[in-house]
Amino acid sequence: MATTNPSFMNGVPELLVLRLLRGGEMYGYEIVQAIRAETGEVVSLGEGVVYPVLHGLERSGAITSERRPVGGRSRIYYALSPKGATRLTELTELWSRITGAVQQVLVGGDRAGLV
Amino acid sequence: MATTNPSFMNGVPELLVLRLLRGGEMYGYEIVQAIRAETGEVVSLGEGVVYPVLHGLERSGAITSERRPVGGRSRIYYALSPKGATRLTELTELWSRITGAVQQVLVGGDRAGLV
DNA sequence: TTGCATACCTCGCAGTTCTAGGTATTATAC
DNA sequence: GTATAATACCTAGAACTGCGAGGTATGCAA
Repeated sequence: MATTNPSFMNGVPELLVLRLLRGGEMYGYEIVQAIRAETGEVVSLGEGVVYPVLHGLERSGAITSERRPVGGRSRIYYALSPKGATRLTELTELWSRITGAVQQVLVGGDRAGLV
Repeated sequence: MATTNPSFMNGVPELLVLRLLRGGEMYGYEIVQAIRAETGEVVSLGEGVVYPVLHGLERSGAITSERRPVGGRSRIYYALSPKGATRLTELTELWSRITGAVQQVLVGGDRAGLV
């Protein structure tokens, strides 16, 4: 349920997928590689992570899918829905708040500025 | 196991506890409140989170404990060990890398600056 | 025809966090 | 004097999520 710290800093895969789809429709395998590339290999999510996330997002109505044959091969393209855009905004905001709060503790030391 | 993305951005409770102990010894209940206070209520870890983390850190040799009676009440003070300091450095570095990488994707858009 | 890249998928393990409870003491409020 | 809150510790069990391993199938290159 996670009421006090909803999802904490989990849901990063979800956040990244949503964010990437904001730039236009993509298919799973492409997303896997895009995350690897755009983070400079720092974050490397396997297909076993991305596909379940995509299925979950579709089930919740955040994204829509469309199977399309490309070069004799079958791809499933995903696109962000309005609901997904809202979710992205929420997650981005939460991400900022949490990382900001942690950063504050990490920097620490100077009490100036508090209160 | 977590070989590719070790702990991802998990281990934030561990990170915060270690970081707080860097400023001197503290006891569990005090840490719970310090996290709440220093993050401005954004991160609020229950005792059920903090105590197990402390026990785990002690078991791994990152911190040491000393039971001490204070005002008729018994407190367990924890102090950072050299091993714990090393662990803190590692975690802090990992935290920076991960949040930086995610931030890069979130900002996205401008390819200028890449390569 | 063997291997690699593409492109999809699911299952089960492992690790963490969270809630909900439990105990005991001291200080405060009534 | 007694009830309540705050201090201070603890554990067990549920829940979530990320991850690795494995499985299928096609297209292309060696």
